[in-house]
Amino acid sequence: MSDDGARKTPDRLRRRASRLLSQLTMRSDRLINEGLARADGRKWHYAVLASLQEYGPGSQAELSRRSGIYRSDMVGVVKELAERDLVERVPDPDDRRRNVITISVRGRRRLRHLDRILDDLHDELLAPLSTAERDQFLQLLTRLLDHHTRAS
Amino acid sequence: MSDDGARKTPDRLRRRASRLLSQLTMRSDRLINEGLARADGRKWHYAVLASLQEYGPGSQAELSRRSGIYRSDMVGVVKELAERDLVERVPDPDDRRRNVITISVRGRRRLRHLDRILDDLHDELLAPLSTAERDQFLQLLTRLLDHHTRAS
DNA sequence: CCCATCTCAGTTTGACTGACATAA
DNA sequence: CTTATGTCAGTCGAACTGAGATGG
Repeated sequence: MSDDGARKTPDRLRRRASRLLSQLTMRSDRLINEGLARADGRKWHYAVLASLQEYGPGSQAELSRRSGIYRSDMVGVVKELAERDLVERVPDPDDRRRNVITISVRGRRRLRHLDRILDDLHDELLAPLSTAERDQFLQLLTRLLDHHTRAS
Repeated sequence: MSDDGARKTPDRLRRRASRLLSQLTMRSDRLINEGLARADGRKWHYAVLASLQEYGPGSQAELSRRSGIYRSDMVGVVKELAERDLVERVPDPDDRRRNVITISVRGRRRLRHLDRILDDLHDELLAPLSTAERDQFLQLLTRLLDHHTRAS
């Protein structure tokens, strides 16, 4: 047992960052999706509304770039949001290929609501961490993501 | 406290832990999957081989519990591993419902190879972080995952 | 009778691709 | 002629469900 590989790297399965990420993300996604679903919300709705609130109106392709949702999938998201009067979708007079998407008053209210829900859900998600550790965690995640976003 | 929501939490999309996790995990999974694929490996193969190495032989249901792979999917994984002579699958004489899965010598060699590949891939994944930060990151992930694993 | 194991067949969901019409 | 946009149809992989056959 002196040259056993398991001794050198015990518990290796649990220590692989990729595996921890996958498993935690699965839990996280479920938590968030179910939490939002209880309020008839979806992750994508939030993403689009938040991007509209923070960066202003934009075409669907623009929203797609901002939020990381594929422009083919954006069609459905915008349609759902428009059906609920959370956004307005009007043809761009300056570029007739485009729709200009604008967040509505209802949309802003809805966004505030979703934000409160997400605050609570993230409190649950990050429950075991102190405030300082949560900041640390966010910072590490952000640095990693930035690195791999620019690289590609 | 009566401030505008966007002012209070600028860049909210990028600061949501759930979103950072989802996006980073997507990149991570792709990196790992492609890296392993180049060596004709799969995440699941590694998970099962590592679990066999560390905790010894077991039935498929047992492996399933260890690794988090569904029993129904374990069938295919074990089949692929057996085809490559990385594991042996023999009926359990004490409980004839079961197969006892044992890692082979080739399997151990293969596991060492996959471990080296994964070391490199994780080096790429965690490139922007110092050694101390990587430890910190793993520790935070582990605590979060443990919390949500016990809770469910 | 009830539960566990292995297996297969199937659903669901989300990321992703391809192609097309229209317009810049 | 090339590129961008909105749209639709569809692929692919991975998580997950259900049920059946065998056995404890």
